[in-house]
Parts: sequence; C-alpha cells; structure tokens
Amino acid sequence: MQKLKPSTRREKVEQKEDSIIEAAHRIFREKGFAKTTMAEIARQSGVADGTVYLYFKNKEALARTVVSDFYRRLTERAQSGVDGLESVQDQLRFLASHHMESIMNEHRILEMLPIVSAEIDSYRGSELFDLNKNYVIIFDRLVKVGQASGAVKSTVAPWILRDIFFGSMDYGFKTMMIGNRRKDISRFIDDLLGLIIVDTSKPNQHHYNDGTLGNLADRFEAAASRLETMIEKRAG
Amino acid sequence: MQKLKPSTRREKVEQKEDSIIEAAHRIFREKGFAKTTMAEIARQSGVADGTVYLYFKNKEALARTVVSDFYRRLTERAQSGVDGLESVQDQLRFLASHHMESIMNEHRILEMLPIVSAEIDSYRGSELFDLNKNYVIIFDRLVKVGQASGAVKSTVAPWILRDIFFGSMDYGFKTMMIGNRRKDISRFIDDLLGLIIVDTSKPNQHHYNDGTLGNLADRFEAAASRLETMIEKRAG
DNA sequence: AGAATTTATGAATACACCTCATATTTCGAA
DNA sequence: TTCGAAATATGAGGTGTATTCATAAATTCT
Repeated sequence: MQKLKPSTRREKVEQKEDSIIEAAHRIFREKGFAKTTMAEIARQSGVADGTVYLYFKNKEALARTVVSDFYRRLTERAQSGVDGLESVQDQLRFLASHHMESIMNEHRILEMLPIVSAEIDSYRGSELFDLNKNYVIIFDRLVKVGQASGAVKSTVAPWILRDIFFGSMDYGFKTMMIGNRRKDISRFIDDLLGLIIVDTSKPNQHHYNDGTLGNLADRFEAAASRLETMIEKRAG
Repeated sequence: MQKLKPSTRREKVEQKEDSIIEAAHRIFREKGFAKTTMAEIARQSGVADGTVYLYFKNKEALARTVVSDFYRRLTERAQSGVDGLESVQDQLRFLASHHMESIMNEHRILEMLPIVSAEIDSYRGSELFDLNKNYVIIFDRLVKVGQASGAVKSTVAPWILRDIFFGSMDYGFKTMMIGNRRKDISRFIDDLLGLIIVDTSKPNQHHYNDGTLGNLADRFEAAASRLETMIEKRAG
C-alpha cells in the first residue's frame, strides 16, 4: 500500500503532476492569481477538475508550487551566472541585471508571493522562506567578499544593503513598467550599484598588499569574515 | 431630481457612506482584501448587503476608496511634518520615519494597491496614480533642494533616488516584520539616508577611501558592527 | 483472472460577490 | 396634513468559481 514500484507508474503520476504545474505556471504568468481559474488549469492539463485536487490541496498550494519553482530557477541561473565572473563589481552587476530581467518576464508570478505566503501560519520555516533566503544569500556572499576587499561600502550593514538592493529593483521595476521605460533599466542599475560599490576610479583601490595599515584592515576584515561564517554555521 | 437640499438628507447619506468606508477600512486593515467579505462590511456598517452597492460599484471600488483615503492621510501628515523642519536632512529623515511607521500600521491597506489598481484600464491618469504621485513628490521636492545645496548626492537621477528610497523601505519593512525586529528600523533609516545624503561631517566625500587612519577606523567599526549584529541576533 | 488499491471523473456542494424586484423612507405639492 | 413621486434600503436569489465526494476506471498484486 505504501511503496510502489518506482517504475513507469510513478513516472506517469509525476508526469501528470508536471503537466498541471506547467499549465498553472503558464496561466498564472499570463493572468495573475485572481483571474486564473482552476477549471482552465485542469482543461489545459488535460485532466478533470477534481484531479487537480489529488495533486494540490487547493489553488493557493498550486500557486505556491509555481512560485517555488520560479525561485529555484531564479537562484540557479543567478548563481551560475555569478560563478562565471571574476570581479565582485561584475558579479553584482550581473545579479542586478538578471534580477531585473527575471521579474520583468515573470512579474505576475512574483506578485503571487504575498498571496500564497499570507495563509502560512509561520512564513519563517516555510519552504518559500528558505527558497527566498537561498536566493538573496547570493547577494550576501558577494557583499561579504566585496566589503572585505574594499569594493563594497562597509558603512552599511549587509542585511540592509540587501534590502536596499532588492527593494529598489522591485519598486523601480514597477515604476518603469508604468512609465513604459524599459530602456532606463541599465541606467537604474548603474546608479543603484554606484551607491553600493566604492568608486573604482580612485587611485588607491587595491593597494593594500603591503605592510601598511591598509593591509591590516584587510586582515582584520578577513578574520571577522571567518568569525561570521563560523557563527552562522553554528546557528544553523 | 438632481439637486436636493444640501441639508440633513445629504448629510445622512454621506454619513452612511462614511460608516461603510470606516467599517471597510477597519476590516481590510485587519484581514486584507481576500479575507474580507462584503457581508461583514455591511453588517459592521449597519446596512443590508445590497446597500453597499448603492455607494460602491463593487468590492474593488470600495477597497480603492479605502486606499485613496490612506494616501490622502499619508500625504497630509508627511507634508505637514516636513514643513515644520528646517534642514533637508531632517526633512528626509522625518519622511522616512513617517513612511515606515505608516506602512507598519497599515501594511494590509498598502498591500491592496496592486489588487485595486490591476483592473484599471490605465493606471496612469487614475485617481490612485495621482494620489501616489502627490505623495512621492514630497520626496522629489526635498531632493531637488538638497541636490541644489549639495546636501544630497547629485550623481543619481532624482527619480531613481525616489525608487531607491521608497523601494528600500517597503522591502525592508517586510523583512523586519518577518524577523520581528522593529528596533532595527532606525538603523535601517540611518543607513539608507547615509547612501543618499552627502555626509556634512566629512569635508571631502572621498576622504575615507584612501589609506588614512580615518578609513581604517571606519572599516574596523563596520566589521565589528557586523559581528555585534550577528551575536545580538543569537542572544535575542 | 479477479480482488485490492490507486487514480480519475464530473456532478453536486459551498461560499462569496453582486443584482434586482420589492419595500420603506423622504420630501415637495396640493 | 395628506398624497404621490423620487430616493433610498432591503435581502432573497442569480452567478461564477473553488472544492468535495460518491462513483468509475485503471493499475497492480496474488
């Protein structure tokens, strides 16, 4: 009763589940949460109305799965893109561009986040919370490295920088959509990064490899960084 | 048929409309758009279900009125608060604090904005668009004055600064709510303003990006601050 | 093959928004 | 003051959509 052969049976079931998710994603992305009907999702999945509820508790749970998948893709693309770049500046710029592009293409999906997380008793500890955390931690890591090397402003707490980074883009995206000005996006990213990144046009940028006090600062920050990592790990 | 005595009759009608708006505001603010029912609003207003629809076309229009009223109050309080202050720095700080406090108290109302503006054929030109514009223009005016006097960074376009200002706070508010850390709000505002305002305590903005002791002290303190924050978190 | 179990179906139910035929109230004119 | 017309109010019922559930079909096991 519990375990079945993991053969074709399971695959068929998973395939059906995938087709429901796929149809749901397509329609949610097009019309948003309120205007998509479960009947339409069932129809486009090629199943009966009731069948959808064998795979998902309700409309909200289905939407939550769609949002989760979106975050997974977002995180994977962002991380692999960042991994291919050298400097923290380039990595941050890529992260910003990628984020902007993604919410541009799937803003209806992202807009479902407050809807589908409203009903969760504790958003902290939920799968969505973890997925969001896994995404923004990409930024956090870059900031940590950047602050240690002096490429990113050290006067602002990292978690505040994170809120400024993502908050500005989510809000700015909306105003640019309303104003029909996609072409301003790169300008927006430039200015935003300009506030966060220490201007590289300055002569004394990477200059602390000697025995000067600047080098001492580097070493102190690196040590602090190690401590942070350790404490974070212990905190789980 | 058109014009009636503007006497008690009209007043009674307006009074009834107000009681509906008041009840709607109370319940929307408490439960959000989706979980409030028109029946509950009617009950708490002391009218029959159908009566609500004599005053508002539908649930969305009623919610739109509630959001509009919220923006009107927000703008009025912000403007009068700003008018009582001298320096641009103080004015910006007040605007930020007031905004934070307001969305803290009525975030459910603000969250209805995308919902109630979704159905409008053109958000631009709608009453809500104008109200929002009237609100953020307070910031725009401060920035204009600030940039002219050198108190605000001139390297970033004003409309981008505006998106960064409000976007950061809207996003940061959420993360602070989730993390139960209201006490970090003033720190958040300080850091955000620090990115926008030219620090008047420093004769030269770029002063600390060299290898002087002043810069080292900044970086030491920032690193220590990060550790403190982290340890505090664990202790809390 | 036949029983047992899993999976699928779609008609029926539940619930909320909204309408509308009817009732009540208000107000001016006789 | 009374009467009729206009304005306002009512709530039972219409409508649309999420969700359930008794029944059927498909699959697996013996």
